[in-house]
Amino acid sequence: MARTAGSHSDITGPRVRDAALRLFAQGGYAAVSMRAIAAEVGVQAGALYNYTPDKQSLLFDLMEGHMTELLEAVRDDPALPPEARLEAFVAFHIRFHHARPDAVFIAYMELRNLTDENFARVEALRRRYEDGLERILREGVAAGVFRVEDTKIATLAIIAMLTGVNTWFRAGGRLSLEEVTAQYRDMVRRAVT
Amino acid sequence: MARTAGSHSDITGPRVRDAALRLFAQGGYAAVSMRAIAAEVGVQAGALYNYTPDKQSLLFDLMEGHMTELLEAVRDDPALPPEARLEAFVAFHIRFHHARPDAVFIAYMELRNLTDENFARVEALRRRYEDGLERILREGVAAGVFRVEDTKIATLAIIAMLTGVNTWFRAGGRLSLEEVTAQYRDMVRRAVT
DNA sequence: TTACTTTTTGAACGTGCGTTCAGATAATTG
DNA sequence: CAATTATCTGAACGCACGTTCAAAAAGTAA
Repeated sequence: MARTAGSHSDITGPRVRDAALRLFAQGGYAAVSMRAIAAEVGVQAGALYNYTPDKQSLLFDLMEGHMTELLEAVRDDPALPPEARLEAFVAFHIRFHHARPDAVFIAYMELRNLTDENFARVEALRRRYEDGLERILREGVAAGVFRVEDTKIATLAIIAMLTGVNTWFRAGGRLSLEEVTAQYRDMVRRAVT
Repeated sequence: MARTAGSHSDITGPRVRDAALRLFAQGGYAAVSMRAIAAEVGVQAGALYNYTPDKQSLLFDLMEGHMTELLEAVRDDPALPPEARLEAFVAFHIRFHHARPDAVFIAYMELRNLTDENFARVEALRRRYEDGLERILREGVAAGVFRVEDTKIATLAIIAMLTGVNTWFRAGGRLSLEEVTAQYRDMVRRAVT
């Protein structure tokens, strides 16, 4: 079923989102026109409206999709010692974000182009992700292995630090992603110990 | 001399930059029109062109001005021990950036809206600022008081972490800026020791 | 007050925007 | 094949954009 007559939407739909992701990351939401996205897909602008009700939804769907993927991919085993959980978080964050630079860039830069309601929804997802790290820190403090005055601040500090990797790291440079990850792991571990 | 006949430019000029700074930070360069800036100043759009050759220069001047102020304000006394120099850097960075959130926001978010040439000039200024921190780290490593595998990475990690404060800190909240600064100081010190 | 300069207005320019929609096209079904 | 449905085109809508410029206004100097 599904797959009804004349249907190309299972091909064009993802291509529209891919093009929007790439172009939004490259030029910014406000500076990218629907016609530019359509040209990237190889279609006229009107055809985009088979796949999104409007430009705003296109942006929101990309951001919500990214945050949802992030939340689904992150793992945390409360049975492990807090140090191991923290190290796993650091490695996961760097690896996951490095694999999708465009989505990460959009998720951080285009928040202000969301409507109030859409912004609130994306922010809620982001907070859930932050809470995962804060839980690790809190339980590490409770277990006496971390020394952190304020776990919320430490959470935000660590995430800002890790996300910063995306702004400068390029594969094939002086260091491999594994080496970079190892160094961030050390810095984070020491910062909270 | 100077102050010639019919001159209001010493009043309107700064107001144009102020309005542009505020509006660019609020809505993004691409989404803010010259007419919107003019309205904020209380003038017609055409009058703006007495104060800037075009919109791009307005953005560039704001960013270059911010980076120049930053480089002029930062202090580092090589005679002090590296720990003290690092702590001074942390405190300076947080205080300076907290005092001008709009300029900081623009300097990080609107880089892609600069022409290639203007981008290169702003980037050069940013690198000079980063080099100041890296010098402290390098000399601390040489003196045996810091343990950092790669000073360039540590520099970028620390700056990302510190700049992140601007995204969430609001005066009048749970913590004062001094308390926040103290905690970042501790985390940074431990991360490199 | 007159002569002069700086600053501002207000209209105009060509261009591109997001979105809509009737009609054309292409894919599937039977 | 014909009938049906999904998809796309191409033109149009009203509106806003950055920038220019002649003419008007406002400020200063003598």
